[in-house]
Amino acid sequence: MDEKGARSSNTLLSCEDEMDLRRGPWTVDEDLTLINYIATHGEGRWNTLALSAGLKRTGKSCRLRWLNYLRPDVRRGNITLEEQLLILELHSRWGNRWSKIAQYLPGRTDNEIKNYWRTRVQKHAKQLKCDVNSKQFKDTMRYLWMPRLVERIQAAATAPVTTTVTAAATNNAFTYGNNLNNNKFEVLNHKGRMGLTDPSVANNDFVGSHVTQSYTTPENSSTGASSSDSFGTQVSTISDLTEYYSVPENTNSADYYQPSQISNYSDNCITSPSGFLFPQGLDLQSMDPNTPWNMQSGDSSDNFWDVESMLFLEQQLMNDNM
DNA sequence: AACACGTGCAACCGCCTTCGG
DNA sequence: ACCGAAGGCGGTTGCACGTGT
Repeated sequence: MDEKGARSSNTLLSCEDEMDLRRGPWTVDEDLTLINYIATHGEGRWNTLALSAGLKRTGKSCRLRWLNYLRPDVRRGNITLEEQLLILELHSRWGNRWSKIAQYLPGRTDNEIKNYWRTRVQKHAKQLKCDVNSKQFKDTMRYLWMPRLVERIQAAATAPVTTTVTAAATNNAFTYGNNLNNNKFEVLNHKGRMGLTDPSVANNDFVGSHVTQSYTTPENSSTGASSSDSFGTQVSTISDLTEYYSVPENTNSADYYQPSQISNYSDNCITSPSGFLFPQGLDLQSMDPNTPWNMQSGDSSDNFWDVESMLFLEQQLMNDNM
């Protein structure tokens, strides 16, 4: 039994040990057991479910595994530009209400969004040497990074292959932030409309231009609330996870069932600062060898946190000190 | 090749809320 | 109204893997 991931713990652990409860990473067999059980009986009553299915796991563990990983509508892989924009926007509104934010990103789990926030956004707040909750950082996010994301989304819609953005686009003429004050933001592009209204006020009409994906309210979204009855009709008993996940052709199924390999953000390009911000090809690396914004790092999703952000932040701080 | 370091993310913990008897 | 169980949520941890030296 693989207990590598087991955490040292408390009295509960000894109690669980007595019951021979497993902890740590789930095995393929456990996943199959859980999937098949839910396919037959539905979800809910997690403690009972764990016992009935013969899983030596806590109900909580089963629930978490199902909701964050095994549920058929869970999306894994790159967080899209639109999703990143939504996360930034919704977090600025609601803070660390991950589950609430997740309701507006179909297929994304609160855990995934939380991880995204912590690993990406908080990391860069740290790099900018400011608190993630500080006004300066929030302003930088709102008036610099979010408009930049919008530009990227628009640019991607305009030129899906090669993106050329003029320097003028970086002048923040875009009045993104102002719309936020109206409890609504709208991103216009040439193809369609992407908007978000406060869910407490009205139904959403969120139509992303890049995909056919429709954004729905939590109330009518299958991902917003757990759907206990839909799954049973979709999946009959399976014996192999490759039946469950749609494995792309020419893909090693064993490899495919590796979340860490699927979740490759490296090709998720948010910006290309050397071209986007500094069209003359300014070499940021040579400017400051200690800069944390490594343009050659390969993870372009980090690249909209850059020297310009630093300057913007410094300006904010100066303004506040005046 | 081997090691050190950094990063991403699955899984766990503990607290709070909701539900049902 | 009360209480215990279950569910939900945000915070945290630590392992696997990638990258640099």
